[in-house]
Amino acid sequence: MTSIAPLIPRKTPRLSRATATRDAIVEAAARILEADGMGGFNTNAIAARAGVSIGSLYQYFPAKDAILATLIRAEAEAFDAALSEGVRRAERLSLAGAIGVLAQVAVAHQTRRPRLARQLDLEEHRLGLEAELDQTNRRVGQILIDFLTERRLGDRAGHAAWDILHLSRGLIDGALERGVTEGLEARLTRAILGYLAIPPDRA
Amino acid sequence: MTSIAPLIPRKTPRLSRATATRDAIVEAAARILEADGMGGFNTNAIAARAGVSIGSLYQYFPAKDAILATLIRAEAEAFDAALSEGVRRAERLSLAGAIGVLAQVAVAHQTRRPRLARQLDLEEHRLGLEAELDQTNRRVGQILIDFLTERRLGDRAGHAAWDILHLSRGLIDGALERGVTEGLEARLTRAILGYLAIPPDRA
DNA sequence: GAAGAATATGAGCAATCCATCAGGTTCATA
DNA sequence: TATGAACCTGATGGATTGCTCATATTCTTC
Repeated sequence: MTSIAPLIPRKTPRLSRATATRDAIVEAAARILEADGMGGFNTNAIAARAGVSIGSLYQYFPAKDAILATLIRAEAEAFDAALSEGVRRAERLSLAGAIGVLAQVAVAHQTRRPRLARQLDLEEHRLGLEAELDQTNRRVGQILIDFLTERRLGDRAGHAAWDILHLSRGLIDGALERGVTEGLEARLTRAILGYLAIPPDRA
Repeated sequence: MTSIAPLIPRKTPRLSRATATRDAIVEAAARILEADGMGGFNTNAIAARAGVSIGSLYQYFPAKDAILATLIRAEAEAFDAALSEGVRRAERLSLAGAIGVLAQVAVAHQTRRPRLARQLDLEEHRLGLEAELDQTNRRVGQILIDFLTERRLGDRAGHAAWDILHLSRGLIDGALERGVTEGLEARLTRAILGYLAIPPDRA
């Protein structure tokens, strides 16, 4: 942990073989983080699980934390993309319908790898990547703020967008942890509409 | 990480000096977990930060994970206590008032050490302490279920209590992370009432 | 099929980590 | 103030960790 090395990938693969290696490393890292947390997140384990030698791992990442940073960036961008797509799909729907779609998007996204997402969230702060990711994160928030503003709910303080984002995460993660996902989207929709003080049946 | 050792404290202190040592170790562990996550959570660091030798540490805990388990148990019980106390304080209030009090309790509790709580939550699963803590956790849920039932909201599916618990955590953690705590209790109250589909001004 | 670039390997080093244990210090009690 | 129990210390062993580097393999290009 010399920690002075930049947390960016070392080289971009040119051959498809190299891309496969890189992907295997990243995927192995994700799986280990999910299963064992940061306690089991070590380079030897990652390389072994990826079916790759340690040397190869360090050919693509200058330090252990760089792998983590790659995962964090990927997660942030995936969420950004999912939310943008959701807002686009919700564009011409009624307010309740639109929020239903957004709830659906959030559930779908968060269901993929909830434990991984939570781990990454905690590590993001420790690595000091906030500054770098601020742009992406801010954009995520802005997507929702724009949505709310367009629907004439933007005056409800700037908190709303972020509050909704976070309460959604909490609700979904909790439900997944308990394995109680029936009607989850409906419950989430109700929570969001409730927060916005909108009767569920309003067009 | 031999992992066969039981995750319970090794001995109960008899002298006050010993109690101080034990407390110092636990507190140091909490601080390290908060600041550096599981990556920096090692016995040497804990002992050093506690101002105690490694030998002393292992006099009270049979393994590293036992310290973690102690923290997790303490957190679970603290939350249980806080919630019980909150429900008692809310007993004779109006519905909206009561939920306001509960929101206040949740904010107060979660504000103490949000990052630590999140870390512990993730590790609880890895250590396989769920079975042991199930009793305490179940009780926490039951407190809220009873509350909702008494207020004639219990029929709203058993999900409600847990959903509220988790969306509250998400909302509060998010707000704390962003450092935006003004009106937090009010926002949380609105979210909960909204989830329960209760107009904010209902007695 | 020769040459060089890209990629992969894994032994091994320095540092760190978990945990033990033999021996020292402080306390309560008589 | 003598005694034993409770408590503390830190050198130490053996395992693990992050990471490097000399060497080997595979690919592309001609």
